[in-house]
Amino acid sequence: MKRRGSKDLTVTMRDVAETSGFSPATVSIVLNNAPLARYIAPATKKRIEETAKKLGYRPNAMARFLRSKRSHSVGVMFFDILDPFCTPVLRGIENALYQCSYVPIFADAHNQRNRFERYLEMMLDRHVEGLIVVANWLFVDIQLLADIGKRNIPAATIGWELPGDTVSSVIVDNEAGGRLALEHLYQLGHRRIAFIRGPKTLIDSAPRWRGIQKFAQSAGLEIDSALVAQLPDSFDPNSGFEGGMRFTDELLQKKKRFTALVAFDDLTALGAIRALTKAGVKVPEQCSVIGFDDVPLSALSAPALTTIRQPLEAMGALAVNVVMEGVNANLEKRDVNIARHKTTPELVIRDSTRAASLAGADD
Amino acid sequence: MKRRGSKDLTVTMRDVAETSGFSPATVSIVLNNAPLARYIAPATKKRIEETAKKLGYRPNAMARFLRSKRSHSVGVMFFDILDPFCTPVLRGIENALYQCSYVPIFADAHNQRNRFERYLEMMLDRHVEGLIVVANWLFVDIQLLADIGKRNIPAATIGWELPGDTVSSVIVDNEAGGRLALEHLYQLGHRRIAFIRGPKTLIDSAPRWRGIQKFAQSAGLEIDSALVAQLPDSFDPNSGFEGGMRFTDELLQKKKRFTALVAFDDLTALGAIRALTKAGVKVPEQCSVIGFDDVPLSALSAPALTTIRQPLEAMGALAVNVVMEGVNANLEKRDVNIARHKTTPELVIRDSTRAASLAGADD
DNA sequence: TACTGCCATTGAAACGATTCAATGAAGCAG
DNA sequence: CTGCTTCATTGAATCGTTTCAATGGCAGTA
Repeated sequence: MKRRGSKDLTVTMRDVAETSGFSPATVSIVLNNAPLARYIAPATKKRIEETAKKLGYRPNAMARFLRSKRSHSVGVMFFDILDPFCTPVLRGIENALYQCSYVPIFADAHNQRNRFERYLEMMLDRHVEGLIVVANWLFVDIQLLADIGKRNIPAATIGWELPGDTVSSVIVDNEAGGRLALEHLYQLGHRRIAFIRGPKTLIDSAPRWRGIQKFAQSAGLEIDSALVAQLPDSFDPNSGFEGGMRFTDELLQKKKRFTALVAFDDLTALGAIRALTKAGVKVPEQCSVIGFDDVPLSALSAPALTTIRQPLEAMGALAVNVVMEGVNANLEKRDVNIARHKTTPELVIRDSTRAASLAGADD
Repeated sequence: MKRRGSKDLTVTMRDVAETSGFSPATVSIVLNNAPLARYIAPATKKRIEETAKKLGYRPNAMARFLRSKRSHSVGVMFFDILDPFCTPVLRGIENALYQCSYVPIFADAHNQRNRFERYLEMMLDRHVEGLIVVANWLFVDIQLLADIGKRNIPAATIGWELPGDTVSSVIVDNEAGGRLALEHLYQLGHRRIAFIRGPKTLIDSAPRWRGIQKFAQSAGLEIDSALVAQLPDSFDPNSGFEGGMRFTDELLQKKKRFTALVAFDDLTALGAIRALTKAGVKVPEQCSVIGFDDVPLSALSAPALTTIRQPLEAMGALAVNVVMEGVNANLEKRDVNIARHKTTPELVIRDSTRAASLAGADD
């Protein structure tokens, strides 16, 4: 009364069961290689597998998910896909998930709280097994995530740390990075150095600055506060470009002298370079500029940007590992332990920095 | 024997039914505002809705999908997320899908055939209701998509057209774009113009070149074949940068004279600019360069790139509309009609082009 | 022979919704 | 009072799996 409904092309497990002569239970056990499969006769296995292949059977994911309560998907939330920081991270995430045959559900919160919440709900509704949040340029409150962690959904943030012990995190060692940046310029002989700090609300800003300060102190370098600016808070991750340009302009107009500039991130650095170039200051001949992040376009800019690299792709992959570890943990009813990874930044020397010219190097 | 199992925090529809005093059927009808809801007494509706809210009921997406055979998700396939072309398109797609409360399932094929196929399978298994393929920098055979279309899953490609009538497409009018590019340089007074054509296998290459040729012909401009190069096929969408750099180098080394250059895309243009700058040729003072696409980084490069813009975000949104139209169509058992959209490119003038200097303008 | 344990397989109950035919009540015409 | 609509609600089947307790056969042991 139901079978063979003309051209209903979906092959169900029952079809496989019937044509192979076994019961759906057996078919399920064989095809999933479930624990009970130990007992199944090899001949049976073979027959079932063959008919499954012959009929072109593909399990219905939804039925499977419903029953097994596993969706084989992981939510991936970010706050602006146009942020060049995001793409390599996403690449890393995607790639790692692909290895585990998990599907990512991407959600771009546009740095809007309601969007963030709505997407969060959607993911919960879909029973994502884990959640990864790329939270680099973040101006919304993501405390909500703590609840997620409590709900026993393993979660990891990239570029942000949440207080509490429910959410793992992967961040770069910003302090070391800041230190590295300044150290590089210092070793090139620069002494009068300008700084553009990150927006106050960004979590990265403080530690990077701390690293800078610590190095300055240890090297006996004095930071001239007249050469220090701070980007304003802004939802737009590319706003650093404008900011970098503006502050550099101001410095130049105030006739401040400096032979090098440390920018909060690559976009800020590019903005600074644009301003310098426009004002006739050659980079790197007359002024060195160093960025932070090593977003892909840094290699393409003119001049190619010297910068502090975050291992973005690796960080994405790492977050996936952390989350998958969590997934497996509470699958096996083990305790999930929260991880806090801090990756090591790396100096990438390109064409925007150069030894301080004799002319420029006063002090 | 089952209810109230200590702290099983998931509220099911049955819970709502029981505490509100109605049957699951009624609850379902009310909460979904199904056709039958016309008959339900307002008081009942109210009571059900209230208890649902009070209990914090959230429908289990998987159960719903299983029964209704609608997954409320759309597959989004692309071939390299690191391609700057992709991100604005993805933004457009994401945004449009969000409006419809559909969830995107992102898949990055890395320009690999097996990955493409595997992801395709995953999406089919998950019963995506539609499929969008961002196929700009494409070196794999995607004929498989035709099958998808036949399976009654509405699909749309962006930046590529498939023969046959099963898959919709959204592409820019490349010919008009090519024409626009050359026209701009011509109007600026350039006559000796170099060209870097796109890789032979890319679908965009030919029409852009055709547009260029047609304009040249109509304007009586002669294209010097010694000034024309063609990028090699390459899986890397950023390879245009290298290519642009190399070909420009060669031209310079051969002492070819030209006052302007039309690049296949923005990355190629940036590569060309890099080579020119390195050789001491100032852009735009001594040589104008124009790109194609207007990827985000074009505005940030130094000098900011004049280019032919594709309305990338809008194209993404358009593809979503096309697909959703298809989804609705075969939901209402209407016929799905395939759409072929061609969007209009637009000249964006920035700082990399300038009127031909008297010195440079010979001919 | 009866008991035990192991093997190979299966019946049937979930999972949590949707959907449609069926039911009962009420209102109204004849 | 019967018959016919319309209204309001529901029972029960169904979607396609997974899973677990149960079954029956067979071999080995006491």
